[in-house]
Amino acid sequence: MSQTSLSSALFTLAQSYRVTVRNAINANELGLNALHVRCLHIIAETNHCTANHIVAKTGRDKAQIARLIKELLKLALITKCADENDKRCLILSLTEQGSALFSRLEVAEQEVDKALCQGLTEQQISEFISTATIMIENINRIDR
Amino acid sequence: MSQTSLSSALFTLAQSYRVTVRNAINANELGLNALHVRCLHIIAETNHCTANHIVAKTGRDKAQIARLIKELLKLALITKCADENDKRCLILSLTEQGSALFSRLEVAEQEVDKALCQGLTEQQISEFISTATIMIENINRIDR
DNA sequence: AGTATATAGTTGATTATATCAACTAATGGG
DNA sequence: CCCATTAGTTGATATAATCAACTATATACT
Repeated sequence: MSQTSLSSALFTLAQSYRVTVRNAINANELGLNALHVRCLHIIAETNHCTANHIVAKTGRDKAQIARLIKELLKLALITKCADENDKRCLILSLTEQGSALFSRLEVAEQEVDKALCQGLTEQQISEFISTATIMIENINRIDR
Repeated sequence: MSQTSLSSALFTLAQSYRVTVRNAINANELGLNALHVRCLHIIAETNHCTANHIVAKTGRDKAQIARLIKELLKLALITKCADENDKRCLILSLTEQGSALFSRLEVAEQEVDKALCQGLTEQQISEFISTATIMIENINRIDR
């Protein structure tokens, strides 16, 4: 890298990260991409998780999310179940298999993170994340 | 953002940034995406720039880059010219129009950057970039 | 020189991702 | 009950990414 601009750094990082995660995941699991994994994350950490929540969280098109969810359902990694109070809302949760897969994915992910963070201190990493978080907030303010 | 993991931050940032750049660019210019712009950047800053150099720099598939270059040629934003010493190498350079467009893009990009960096100090930004750069190097070491 | 190997780039075919628009069904407010 | 809103689904299409096969030039080797 001879680049120093923010945009170049971000752009390259985004691409490289995507490829790396995909490699790490594809190597282990079948047909799941980074966005699948991200969805599993969100479902795992959110109780009462809906498709809409994932859309909001990821900023993707709802059609894309709908299809992604369909795939996760077909793989029996998650279930969907209508909310008692609002039957439009379909609550997503991990199945037992889903949880099992997810823990394995987390391990794979941690390895990617570890590789990514070689030569960085804890402080650099946490500052990086908090700066990234601010940037994300800034962006969300622009777009939405 | 309730997320604090590195992977989540990166993933979200990558997506948001892509969308924002695209909006910023599409609004102004015709049919150019973030990768086109990245290529223009690389061509602009590299003397004796070849397709292969762009491939190396971006980590994309060479087919993708080849097509992208074809588009830039068709738009008369760049020219390609065989290297005297090695006729396999096609040296890419910006045309006059290409330079003109590029300067305008740079302005647009700076605006995105500015929006992105609201509430961040110079130091935070430069530390962010240098951490990102280290991560990119780490990733390149894994993948290639 | 003559053959083999490597490199730069191109192209066709295919797949993966992303997006838009139109739609159904349930909800809540008047 | 009617209307506007919201959650989710689906079809069609566009865009981006990837693989494999190919051409042409260059380099190495004997």
